[in-house]
Amino acid sequence: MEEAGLHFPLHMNADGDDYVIDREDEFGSPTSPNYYTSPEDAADKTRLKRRRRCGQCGPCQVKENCNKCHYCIRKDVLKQTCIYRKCVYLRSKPRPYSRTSPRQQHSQTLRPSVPPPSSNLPPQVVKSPILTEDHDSNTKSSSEVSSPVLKNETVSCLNPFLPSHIQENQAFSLSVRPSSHPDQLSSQILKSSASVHQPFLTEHHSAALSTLQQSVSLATQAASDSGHSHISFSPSTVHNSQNPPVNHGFPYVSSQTMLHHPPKIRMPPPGGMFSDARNQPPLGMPQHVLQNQHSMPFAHFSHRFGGELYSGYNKPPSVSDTRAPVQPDQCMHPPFHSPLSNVMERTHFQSNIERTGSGPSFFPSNPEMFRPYASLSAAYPYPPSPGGGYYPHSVSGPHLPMGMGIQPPPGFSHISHQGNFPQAYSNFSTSPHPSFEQSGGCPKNGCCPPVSLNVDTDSRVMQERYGSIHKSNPLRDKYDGNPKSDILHKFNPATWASEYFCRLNKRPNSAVSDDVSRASMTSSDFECDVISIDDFRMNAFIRSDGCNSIEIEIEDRVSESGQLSNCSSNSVGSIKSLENLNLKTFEKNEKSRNLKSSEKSEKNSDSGCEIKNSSSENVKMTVKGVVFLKQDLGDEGIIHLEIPGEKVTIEDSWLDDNLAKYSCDLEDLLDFIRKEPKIEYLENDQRLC
DNA sequence: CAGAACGTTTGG
DNA sequence: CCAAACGTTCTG
Ligand SMILES: [Zn+2]
Ligand SMILES: [Zn+2]
Repeated sequence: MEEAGLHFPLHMNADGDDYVIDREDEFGSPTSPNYYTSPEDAADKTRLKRRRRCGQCGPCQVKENCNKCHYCIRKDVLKQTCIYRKCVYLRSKPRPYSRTSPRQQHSQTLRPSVPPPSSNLPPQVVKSPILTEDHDSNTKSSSEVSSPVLKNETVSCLNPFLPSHIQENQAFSLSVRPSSHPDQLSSQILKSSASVHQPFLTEHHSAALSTLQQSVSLATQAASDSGHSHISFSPSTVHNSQNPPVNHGFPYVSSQTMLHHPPKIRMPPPGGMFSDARNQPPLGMPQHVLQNQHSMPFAHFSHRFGGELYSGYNKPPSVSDTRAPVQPDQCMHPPFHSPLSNVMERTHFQSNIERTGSGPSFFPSNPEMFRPYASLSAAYPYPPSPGGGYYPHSVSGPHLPMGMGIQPPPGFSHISHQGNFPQAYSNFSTSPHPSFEQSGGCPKNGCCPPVSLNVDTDSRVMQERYGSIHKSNPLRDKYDGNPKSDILHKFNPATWASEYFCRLNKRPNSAVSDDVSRASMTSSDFECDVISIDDFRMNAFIRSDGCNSIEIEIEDRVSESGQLSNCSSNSVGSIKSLENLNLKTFEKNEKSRNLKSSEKSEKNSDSGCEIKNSSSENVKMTVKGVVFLKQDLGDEGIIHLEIPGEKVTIEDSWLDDNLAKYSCDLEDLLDFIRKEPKIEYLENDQRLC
């Protein structure tokens, strides 16, 4: 674009939204990240001022040195800024001699939304009147944005390491088509909200989406490169915005949405990795990290928070990419597929979930999400979380802005490998099998909200009703029946399902019921769509908020043969997550037959199961012992409940209307729900018989 | 080439 | 003047 004829600040009006584009001496001021000491200048021996931190990127928002990183520790000798604070734009080397003369560049005022890959120019700040209360803070010069906590998360969540053109791609809702289920539920949801609630996408961004479409090709290419063929862009989503397709190239603007719905999460970095003009990783970035850009957690995660759905990033997942092991998240899913499936498959949320005070309890706060590279050492999560975790004493640690997508800088991971990393930074994921105790959330994924301890308040519950089934394969009978009768639509105040679309792609051999899968219940093996309870005499009402909280109610129903068990009378049953060997205990409410998981206690009771039945009719039944429960919020949305010695199958499934309404094809969805369990059941049946 | 070292610049 | 840290050079 030509600067000619344009006068700055440039005021633009897009569909009612005014934009002001300031030309901040892009190349003339050292303050500007664009500032560059041209060779010509150098030749003139009048070397221009050295560049200064942009003050806009995530790292620039960090005001405190971590005092633990490589550079902090050796500050005296290295004389470098804290790795957490290193400006994104300064990471790129001073621009080497370029054919493009500074003069030419200077004329480029309105930078194309899709800067050349070789551009290392930071995007310019765009001011928008929409930003009211925090308008100033968002438009202030970098130096004025001093809050370590990022003005209470009002700063746009941009990946400081991501080239602006890439970030802008975030505007596009990448949806992964469900591979096994036609239901476009998730897509639907994405469409309805992507343009508004993408943390990394401001509403203003959406105005620029049109021009950003050219960027899509990049992403598409990336997807293609990574072997994804079923990635689809949803440009339409982007254009749902009232904003016209005007490119302003302003990555660093907070949206009103953001302000009103600040990300309660430390956002993972959006699609791209490096802000480096050449799209190169920052210097010193560990190779293993670089290799896993595709598997960046949360890359495509769509999540609801603040009551609104957040559609994640556009970085296409790399299904074929085998560089990173697939570790489906352990979550419970509603019986339908989410377009995010593939995304999540690539996601590794092994870390404990940190549940900070701020933000919805269900919001994934797994540090993995913030780890730009899935393969990044778990012990070296980056950035540290402001609210806790990384900095047990938040006061001492650097306060990173939420959702700034700060990347682990070079020369970082190796430190952790050396075991020098302070506890503060290794709080998470130091163990491949984090315990529930610490996490208080879904241990394996950030896609799933941590369970709320208080189901009544913030838990989004999807209920499915399961009941006793006859040995004579009642399940089959059941599900062969009228779909309408099989699937009950019950209204639930809230349904977690719509919020937790972490269902991943359906994979073949997803059945967990077979012996093999049983024997090898690794994280990746959790694939099933059904809940199975070995006690076929029980009607179990199982609720899950999608993560760790599972509530099992056993109806007042009498088992025909009140036999059972092996013993060991425990008044406490335990739900065991086979995958990560985390145990959850739930107290048994004998009166209500309500078994509710408790995240707090971890009790391993291998005492078996005891089910007592006092009489043959409507007699209280007591279940004791161990209940094995598998939850997989990943690929399939699996929950596996097993009561040793008993066989329980799904009797009914309830689909919450709130959730159902998202489905573009309810019938199809219902059909899916109706059928899936059946399949699973049969498999189980084989196994069990 | 990446990382380390350090001279130098810069703002306070 | 000094702390911070950018840019260049050195080193393995
Ligand atoms: Zn540091
Ligand atoms: Zn910066």
